[in-house]
Amino acid sequence: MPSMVVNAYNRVVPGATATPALDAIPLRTRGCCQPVAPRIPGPDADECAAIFRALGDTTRLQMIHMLAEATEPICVCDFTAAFDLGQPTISHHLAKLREVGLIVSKRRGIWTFHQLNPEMSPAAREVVALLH
Amino acid sequence: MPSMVVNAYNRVVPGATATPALDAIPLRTRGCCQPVAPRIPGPDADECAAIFRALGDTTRLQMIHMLAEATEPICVCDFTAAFDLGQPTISHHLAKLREVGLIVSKRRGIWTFHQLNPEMSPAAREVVALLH
DNA sequence: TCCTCACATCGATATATGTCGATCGGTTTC
DNA sequence: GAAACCGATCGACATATATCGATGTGAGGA
Repeated sequence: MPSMVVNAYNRVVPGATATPALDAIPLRTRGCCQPVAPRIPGPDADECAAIFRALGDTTRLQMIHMLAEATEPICVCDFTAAFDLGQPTISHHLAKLREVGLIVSKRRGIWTFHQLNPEMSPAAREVVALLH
Repeated sequence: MPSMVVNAYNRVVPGATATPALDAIPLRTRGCCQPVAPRIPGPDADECAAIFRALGDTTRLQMIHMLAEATEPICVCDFTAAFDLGQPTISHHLAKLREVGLIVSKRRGIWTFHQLNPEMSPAAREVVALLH
């Protein structure tokens, strides 16, 4: 069975018989650009990007790490003490994490405790597992 | 061996003998907030957050997915055709991905080809693997 | 030599984001 | 009921970011 040449989009190039190595990039004719490509479905990509964006802030990343390590929910005042940031800022970051479904919050008397969302999406769970 | 009560930071609470469940959060005294917590080392957290931030844009996430699926490097004009964005914008996104070490670029005649960085950091590699 | 093409860079602009101070609502304690 | 405390929300501000048009650069082709 002869190997087939595929282009950058995994499409078979008719007539080609060898698979070029990275250091021998195949010749292209000018204006060869093609709009066809494997794409993540739009909504999935947006949701995934939103999760990454939520983790793209050092403070929020630390928060998720702490929650992943903790054996109990953590309250806002704990985070306020742990990070050199004001309480409204901490609250803002927690809201961001809640919006993308990474954490859930539970009011208990005076305090609001936060924990990793037990019903987190599988994709999110895999990412968080990398931080543990 | 008696079970020990630990607080949100995994510190043992002296005198307590039971491990509270999530629905029975232990009493706290007012103003109890503690700054102690497991933290990711600063530089590591910053680097990790930078990678997540790079992936926190739908276009860049699609780019990484395409590169992970592709069997050959992809040139800028391919991305320009695939996304409804101008060429400077595509170039900007590729530069962002290059800055955090997710991709490398190689000039070949007229075209500049891009591929996933073979020397990507282990952490980055794990994240990218999730997108494949 | 001059033109064309692919890509990078620059400047500008609109939007998003992180942070703070001030304030408000709800709960516990006195 | 008043005071103290925790946390959310609002408005403001500075910075970061995504995007575009215009221009620069370097390689090939006519």
